[in-house]
Parts: sequence; C-alpha cells; structure tokens
Amino acid sequence: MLRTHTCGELRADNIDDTVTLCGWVDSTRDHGGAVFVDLRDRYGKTQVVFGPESGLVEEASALRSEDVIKVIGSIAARPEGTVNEKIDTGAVELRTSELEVLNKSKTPPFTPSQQELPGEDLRLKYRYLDLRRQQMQDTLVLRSKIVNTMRQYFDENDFIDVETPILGRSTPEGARDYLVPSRVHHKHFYALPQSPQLYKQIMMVAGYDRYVQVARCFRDEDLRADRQPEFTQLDLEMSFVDADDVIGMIDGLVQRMAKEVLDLDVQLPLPRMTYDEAMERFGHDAPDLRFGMELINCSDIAEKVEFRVFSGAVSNGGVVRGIKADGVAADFSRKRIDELTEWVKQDFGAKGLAWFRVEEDGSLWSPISKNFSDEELAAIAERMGANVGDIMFFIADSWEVSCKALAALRKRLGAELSLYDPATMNFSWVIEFPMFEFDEEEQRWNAMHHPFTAPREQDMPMFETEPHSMRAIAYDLVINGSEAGGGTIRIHDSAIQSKVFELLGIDAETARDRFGFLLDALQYGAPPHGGIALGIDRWVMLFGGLENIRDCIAFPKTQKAADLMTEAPGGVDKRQLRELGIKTVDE
RNA sequence: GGGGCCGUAGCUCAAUUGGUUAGAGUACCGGACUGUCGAUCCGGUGGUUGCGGGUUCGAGUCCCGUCGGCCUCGCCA
Repeated sequence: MLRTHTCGELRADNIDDTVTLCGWVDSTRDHGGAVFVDLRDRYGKTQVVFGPESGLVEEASALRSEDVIKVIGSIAARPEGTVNEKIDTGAVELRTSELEVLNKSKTPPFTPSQQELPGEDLRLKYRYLDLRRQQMQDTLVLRSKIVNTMRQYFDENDFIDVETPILGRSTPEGARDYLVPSRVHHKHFYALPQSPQLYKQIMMVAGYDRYVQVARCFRDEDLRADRQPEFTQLDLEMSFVDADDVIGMIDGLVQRMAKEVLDLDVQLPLPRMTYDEAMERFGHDAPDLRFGMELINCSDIAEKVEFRVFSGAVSNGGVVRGIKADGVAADFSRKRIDELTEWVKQDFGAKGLAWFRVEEDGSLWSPISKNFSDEELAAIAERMGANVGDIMFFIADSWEVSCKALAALRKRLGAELSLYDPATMNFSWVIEFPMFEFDEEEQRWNAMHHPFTAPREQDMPMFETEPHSMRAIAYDLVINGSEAGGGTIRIHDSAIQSKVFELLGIDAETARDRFGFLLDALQYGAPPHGGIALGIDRWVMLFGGLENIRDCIAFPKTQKAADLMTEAPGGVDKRQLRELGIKTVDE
C-alpha cells in the first residue's frame, strides 16, 4: 500500500505517529506562509498542513481541486481553538514533510464537495466525479449492504445461488425485448432476459428446491423516475411451498433488513390486503398505507341525482367516488383546483374533477352544488364524513379511470399536505390479484402476471364462466406505496396450464414454439413451486429515502436510455454489421 | 406517440416581462497574507444566451422547427 492510513481514521491517539496518506485534494486554503489542504478519500477528510518548516509551501500552493497526492508527515494535535468539529478527524492534522503529486487533475467541471448540485446531464457525463460525492458513496454503500444482507439471509436459509443466461430467447409476451443478433445464425436473435422466470422454474424441476440470484433484467420500455431499462432483481424460487411460505420467507427478510439498515423493529406478519380491497379503498394495487384519505364510493347516492355528470356516470356502468382532505379547504384556491382538474384530465383521461367545500354552517359549496338538493348534499356529506373546513374531490367516470385519477390525486395530496412523515416505513402485502385482464384494443385476455401463474383452487370452475373474476395465487410486497416485489405460485399441472393457454388464445403449437422446453420439463416430475422477485433498485430508493432510481445506480441511463459517459448506444463498423447479416435503414 | 418544465460564463443562477456594452456568486489566472477549515483582501480572463429559421426598427425574452436533460400519460405479462 502506498498509504499507512485512510483519510478518515486518524484521531488524538495517533498524535506523534508518522503516517502516509493518499487521496484527492478536496480544498486548499493558501495563507502565503502556510497552506492547508483537506485531503479526501472515501473514508473521510484529513487536514494536511504545509508550514514554512516543511519547505513545501510553494508546491502546496500549486495544488488544486481533485489532484491526487501522497503526503508523509507526523500527526499533531491542532492548536487550541482550531479543532474542526465538523469532521471526525478534526482534532488532529498532518504536518507534512514530503509531498508527491501522484496525478494532477484537470480543472473539474464541478467538485464533489460543492454546495450546489450541477445539472444531472453533467453529473452523468462526468459520473466518476459525481460518484465521489458523499451522498452517492452513501447510497452505493447502502446498496451493497442491502444486497449483502439479502445474500446472507438466503444463504442461511439454504438457498442456492445459480446464474442463468443473459443471452436467451425472445418471448413476445410482456415487455419489449432487447435483442442481440446472432453472428452464427443470421436472421436469428437472442433476447436479454426480462427476468429469469423460466429458468428458475426449470431449476425447481431439476430439484434445486431453493434458488436465489441477484439477476440483471432488461426491458426496452420508456423510462420513469423509478424505471431503468436494465435493473436488478433479487430473484428466488422455492419448491413444495404455498403462498404463505414465500410470504413468510420475505417477511423475515424485511424484518431483518429494517433492523440492520434502519435499526427499525418491524412486527410480523406483515399485514395483507386483497387486490380487490386495495382497489376499492385506495384505487391502486400498491397503496401507500402511511396515511388515510381513502376512496369513498358514493355511486348509490349519485345515481339518483339530477346532475347528469354524476347520475350518467353510474348509469353507464361507472362509479362516483371521492376523497376528502380534512380542514384544508382554505388552502385550495380556484387556481389550484383548476390545476388539479387539468392534471386528472390530461394524465388519466378523467372528464373532470368535481369538488365540494364544507362551509361554516356545515353546508356543501361547489360550482355544481346548485344541481343537488339539500338532502342529496347532506347524504354526500354524511357518506364522506365531512366536517367544517374539509374539501372533497370526486371523479364520476369508469371504475378504471376513477381508480387511476383518485389514486394519483390521493398520492399527490398526501405529499403536498404532509399527511405522513416521509421517513416512516410501511411494509405490506397485496394478494389475490386477478388472473386475467381484458385487452380492449386487441379484444383478448392477457395474463396479469405471467401465463404460468396458478389460479386459486376454488376459482378453477370459472375458466369458462367468468375468467375476469378468477384470482391468482399472487402476492406483491408494497413499501410506502411502491411495488417492491412480486411473485406467484406457479402452475405445475399441465391440464391447468393448457386451460390458461387456451383462454389467452395461445394455441398448442404456439405454446410449444415459445415455451416448449418449460412444458416438456413440467412433464418430468415438476414439484409444486412458487417464488418472488424483489426490485433491488427500488429497495435502495426506499431504504435510502431517494426520489430517483438513477441515484441508486452507479452508471444509469437517461430517459432516452443513453449513457452520457460512454455515449452508448453508439454506431458500429460496417464490418460488424456484415458479419451479423444486418443492414440498417434510413428513415 | 401525447402533455408539461428546463437549456444564458467551466459551474449555480440573474437580466425590471421586446430596448443601451448580458450581470452576480463560485471556479480559473495573477498578486498579498503563518492557523485556516465556504479562509480573507486586491486585480484579471472568461459569453455563437443549445442549434437552425422567422416576426420586429430592435430578440436571451415572442413564434416555428430541431437537439439535449427532467417529470408524466400511453407502455412496463
């Protein structure tokens, strides 16, 4: 080692020690006769002093931000009154006797310690500088801790870590695949895995009854603040289990993670709610349970009123549902309400946003209140549990639109009105998801999770009669209103698998073509099995209190899926394309 | 593919809402200074206002297009 200590470990105990430190120049304070340098590495900062006796003042005054240097000197207590309480090494300083500039830095576009964060494009272009920032280091350390804790936990529980292929085969279902052309087989392509789903089921057939993997997954879809084209899952699968076993295993992980990472005691079992209840009460399959403001269904009252917007929505098979914000009516100007209205219209296709304010006398006021009788207004107020000063928002629309719009409104108001402490952590399960959802555009059924998800035993007779009512043995882990993981018990019976394929419109030939290897495997002694995948990037976001998935990943992509540092994706040589049998087209 | 916000000195921002020579802090360069820790003080360099077009006597400001970053709807079994 070029150094004897790190920049974060020297204390009063080290006084009079001769030490060698290496690191980056964080800042310099040049007093002419003496120069002070804060030397930084990932462990901390240490003040390095170049006094006149060192003979190094001239060299030291030429040091600039991010130069990499090595210094040798003795540790001394700082003079009375010059102790720096802000840093752990603030009681001591290094009196330099030798200075070696290991590498001079160009003037950086920004420095890791500057108070104002530069624009994100610049941070991504110079990611190596951005990663020197304390906050990025803390996050990557947190991420490492989370992954290590997971690995350790599953190792203790007899899981076997198995790597599955990155080069796989495209399956048209689900997200868009990233494709990799084959040089050997022209016109044929590998697909990068959206998840190791099929492989892990094969591992169960192979008798490795507890599989786990930290798996990179790829989906070529548009990005969001919490979505990257490549992301990491903690993927696991277990044999001879039911949903309770998988949920229980993850419960234990959550408890341990909360304790080790946040020193938080979590009571088990984690609460569970059905999908139907979540949609009814919160309009979302991953409700944030840190605050109330639940959705309240007023359809039965609304269907009888004169006001066509309300009654018409119900008679057309829709609903009228609302949420209530307690005691903050005065905070909602017409302008603010108009903004919310525009938002639910633009983003969720709502036809409008009705609202009522509870006046001092307890009556409801609204631009539309003249369309309601006093009795009807009273009924709404009673159903909503309205009190003086409350404001209520209603969506009169299809069930789906009411869910989307109100869930989004609830989430937004919850944050804007500070209805919860952002530092709180809430863990829960949402279970019994629908097996199928109907694709209106293509007029066919889709698997809500994937086509290998097992239906509940009692729902089997509904294949022919009401597939929309069938519920899957599925479970999503929800943390603070985010889906932090999801899994299912799989079908291990080929007769049931056939019925699912049939309903999904996948004929036997197509099924063979796409999943033949899995169907074959399931016929050679497949144990009952199921599993789950946890979104590691999101766990880091949630445990780190971060708003942005890019801050959880060392080298993330922009919204257009580009890497600003490497400038990927990039063009390739004609020769490379020729070898692959690929021609590009101009638009 | 749709909606929205943003782009001015290396960086973070301002520019009296279309009006004189585009400013400040910081960084950088030079000078002074032996106890600072956001060092201080003095001086200085630094601009195709993302790019292209248009409107206008006049555009950083308005309009159109385009590139890039972010948020979002669709999409993400």
